[in-house]
Amino acid sequence: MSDATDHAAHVQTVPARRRRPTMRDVAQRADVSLKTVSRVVNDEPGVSTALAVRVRRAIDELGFHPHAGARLLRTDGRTSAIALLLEDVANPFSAAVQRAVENEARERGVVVFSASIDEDPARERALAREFGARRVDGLLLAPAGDDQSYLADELPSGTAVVCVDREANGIAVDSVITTNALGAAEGVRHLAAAGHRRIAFLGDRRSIRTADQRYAGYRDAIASLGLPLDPGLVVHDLRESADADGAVTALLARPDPPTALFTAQNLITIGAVRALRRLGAEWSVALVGFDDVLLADLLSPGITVVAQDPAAIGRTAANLLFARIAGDTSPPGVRLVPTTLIRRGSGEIQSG
Amino acid sequence: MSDATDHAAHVQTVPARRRRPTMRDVAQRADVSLKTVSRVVNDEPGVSTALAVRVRRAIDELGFHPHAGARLLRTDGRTSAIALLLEDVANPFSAAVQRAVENEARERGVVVFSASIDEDPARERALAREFGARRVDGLLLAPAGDDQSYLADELPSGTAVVCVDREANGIAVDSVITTNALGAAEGVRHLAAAGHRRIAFLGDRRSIRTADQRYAGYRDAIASLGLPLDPGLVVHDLRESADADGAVTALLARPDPPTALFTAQNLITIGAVRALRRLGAEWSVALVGFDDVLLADLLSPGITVVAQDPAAIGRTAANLLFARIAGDTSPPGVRLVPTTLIRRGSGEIQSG
DNA sequence: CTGTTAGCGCTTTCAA
DNA sequence: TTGAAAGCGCTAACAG
Repeated sequence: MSDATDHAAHVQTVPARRRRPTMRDVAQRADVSLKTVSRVVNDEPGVSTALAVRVRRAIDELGFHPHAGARLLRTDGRTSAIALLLEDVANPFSAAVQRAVENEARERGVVVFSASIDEDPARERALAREFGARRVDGLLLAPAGDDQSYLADELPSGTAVVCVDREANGIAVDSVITTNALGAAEGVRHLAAAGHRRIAFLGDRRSIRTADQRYAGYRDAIASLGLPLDPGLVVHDLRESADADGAVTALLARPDPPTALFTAQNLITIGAVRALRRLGAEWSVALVGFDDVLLADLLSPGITVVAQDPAAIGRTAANLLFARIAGDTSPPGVRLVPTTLIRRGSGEIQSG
Repeated sequence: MSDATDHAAHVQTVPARRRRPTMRDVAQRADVSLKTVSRVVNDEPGVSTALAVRVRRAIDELGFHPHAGARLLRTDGRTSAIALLLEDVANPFSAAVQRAVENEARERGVVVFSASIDEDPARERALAREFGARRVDGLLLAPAGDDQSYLADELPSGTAVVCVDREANGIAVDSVITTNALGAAEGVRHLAAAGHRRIAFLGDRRSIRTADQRYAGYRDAIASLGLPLDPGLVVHDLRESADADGAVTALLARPDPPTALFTAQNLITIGAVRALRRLGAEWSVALVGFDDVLLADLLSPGITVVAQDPAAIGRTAANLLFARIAGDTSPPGVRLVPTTLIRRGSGEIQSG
């Protein structure tokens, strides 16, 4: 054996970068045509057992893996992928929605891209574009911005869209949302029924549609109860737990403090409970929170909440989206998912 | 105008299905070459302003959107996508890991596919194959099965893999895991330090690696403390909160009940707390849980936990994965993320 | 600065 | 039952 041969052998067995095997490589190795390999890979009929066996052996020996992207290019079919853009996948509400969506997608052999928008409209738009370019079959979106008309520009025509948790604006697509105003009003009336007349509202940024709707529910309830709307008892723009804690502390330090609190979001509820605890007021100041919280039943008092149904929201939205993808062209609308008042103690504390 | 012409015009304006515009369409409309369009779309230099303007106008008029899949086929580069396979995206631990991974991915312009395995090894494998075919650059996996050697078959060569939360078996890849045994032992010793000698263990299925490691930590601690290991105080196979509730109820009904509980998972902890409450034993039976729980500090007593750091786990794993994708070939290993004992009351209840 | 040609990995005619 | 050729939408490599 010559040095040259030896060297050549070495070069062949240790290539700088190994190209991934393609169907063509498989075809060559099995000594069949490209089309035959394609038929075997896709379980199409019309291949003799002998050839099929040879092809499968070649596939294993080479470590061949089909390339879904290349396939898509030719078939121009669906990608069997949808994108899910939520506020923050780590928030229990979003996480529950995501899980419900995944369940529906899984049944249909569809995979889910997910991402958090973090209340950033620019990011919302960039993500829509990103996933549009990847040709997802559909987009499930919890809008952060106040105008989704950009979707018409950013998404390839034919990409289905359904909004979750918050209504879309500026574009005609289905939305699946909680009865925010109704639920909030129910919570406030529940407090009033316990004799409270000074009921504070603690909410997130009003630019968030759900926050604003819940505030509207609060106002409606206050008005229909014939109570005065005291601006001093209304606090918006609470972005995290600690903000709510501070706001409650300030409210209760007033000369005319509220006797009851309506907290319009899960993290706000938690912050408020912390403040009440620190002030030793958890048994004297009533509280109803919007959106349920894990362990809320084990606190003393238990936290009375207006519970949302994130699983139903996710399930409904996913089903709507898949119907659109399948060709449903009925006029889009808003699906409302009702809330449930869960009495656990904090909301039943009487005014006194 | 003839009928024929008329008919032809009609057919053209109302096509059965409109083809999405491609670069070629844009090129034709702007009266430039395909390559020029490509340059404009990719912001490559070397295009006169005049042409660029024309091209961009054509893009808008036609509603053209680049096709990421087709691009990939030609460049054979990265897809800038990774897959994240977790136990259940709705579990707070998994959700926190997912969020941390997304943060790292976002910085690099990488999108995340996510899916829940639900402790089903067959599903784990099917998902790996699915995402492999979609040519993700890398895979972040919390293994459910006890053998991941299948990955070598299911994944195209060159796909990076890092395991999160649970160690990989049968394949040499990086893993990022909590110090489960150490953390569990610390929790048990903490209970012993409060005078407890009958400390029960409540855990998930032992087939889950983390559950088994935590049990090992329990045994180690019991042994090193010179306490007897009473099999009657050890309960495995608790799959949900309600199971734990039942197990605690049974344990405390024994003639020689435990004076302290070590609950080895977040949902188990919650179930145990519920049982203690119902039995009015929350102040007499001590409890330390593994993995932190939201609101644990607001309960009475607060729940003492051995907290994990899911954010650190997700961040570390993602960084490791991206390093591999970038070409790091150093020998894979196990990264341990430490736990923190958080004293809140339930774990400090003295034996009496 | 601009365009032409070839081909990524696969499926779809259509022919043998 | 099998295969050859064409082309999906795009970019790389080279011209002009």
